[in-house]
Amino acid sequence: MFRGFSSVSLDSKGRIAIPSRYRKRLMDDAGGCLVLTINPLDRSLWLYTSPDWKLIEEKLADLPEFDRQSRKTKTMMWGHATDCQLDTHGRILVPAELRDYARIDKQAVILGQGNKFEIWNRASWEEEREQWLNQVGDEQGELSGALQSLSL
Amino acid sequence: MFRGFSSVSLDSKGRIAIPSRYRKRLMDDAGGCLVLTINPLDRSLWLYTSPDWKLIEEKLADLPEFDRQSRKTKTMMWGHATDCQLDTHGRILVPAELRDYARIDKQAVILGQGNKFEIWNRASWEEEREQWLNQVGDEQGELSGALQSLSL
DNA sequence: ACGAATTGTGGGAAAAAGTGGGTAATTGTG
DNA sequence: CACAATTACCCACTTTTTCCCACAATTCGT
Repeated sequence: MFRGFSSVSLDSKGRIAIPSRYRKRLMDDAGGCLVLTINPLDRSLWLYTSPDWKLIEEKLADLPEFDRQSRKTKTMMWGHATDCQLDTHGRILVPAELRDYARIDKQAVILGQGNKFEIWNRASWEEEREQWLNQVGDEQGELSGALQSLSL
Repeated sequence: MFRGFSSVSLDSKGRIAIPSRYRKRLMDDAGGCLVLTINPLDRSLWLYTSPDWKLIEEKLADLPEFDRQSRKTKTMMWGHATDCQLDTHGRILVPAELRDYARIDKQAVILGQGNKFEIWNRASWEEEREQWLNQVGDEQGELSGALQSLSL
């Protein structure tokens, strides 16, 4: 399972260096074959290993055609899914389309998220984080549902 | 269960020495593999052994995707969790991001908290402590609900 | 109280990772 | 088929991380 935070930067060609601590795993599990797509829930990107993406594809295929929301999600995620390969320096090239979607320009952030990574524009992510922290802090005493159930 | 208080300092590289009385336990239970993450409720850090953190990860994985609050919590907790290893001198390296979050610079405090440790900026912690003492003291005689039930 | 062992602290140097860019190959387009 | 744009591959430089060693401080036993 992937976890953790890394601050990364894109170079002039739109390449992004995957933090080295993940690389061995990515090479072993998937030979460096990855799939990059949009996160339909936030303006960020999801990065799967190729085998893991195949599982997602299967699930997407099973979504009901008659439900508009499902159909859209499927179209979007599948339609944006892009194969990419770690280059010799452990970088991937993020297509311009996807960079635009996530509004990633220079500074970005990679978050380990279990079976995938999430890639954010750095500024958007910090904003998002502040917002969440305030929310969690506000509900004095009683934690918001999600945190409660964790029994941290 | 970990308990107790230790005053520690960070060196110029952001390393922190785990008090020696805990080290054997950490090596035996987890081979020195630890996970450091944010405490969203206070500006401090949580330090788990790797196996204990995995239990939390399982709970995180079960949170529903469709609930916005849950999703955020998942993203944030998972995204901040950082693997770290005790070095040969029983120290861990605290990533700059997490140091910033907890506003830890030079002097810090490590608190044993059962299945985890809490790491505070020393000044913040002293402040927090004062505040708490005043609060409890104010309610002369009758302790607030939660405390009452303890019969300390 | 003194010496020995353990713990805390600091920092140098080698290695690895991150970053940038030039050039060649490939692809798509007119 | 020629041209432009994009992508892949390679090399070089900078920064960060890791590993290791040395010394100071503290604790412990005698």
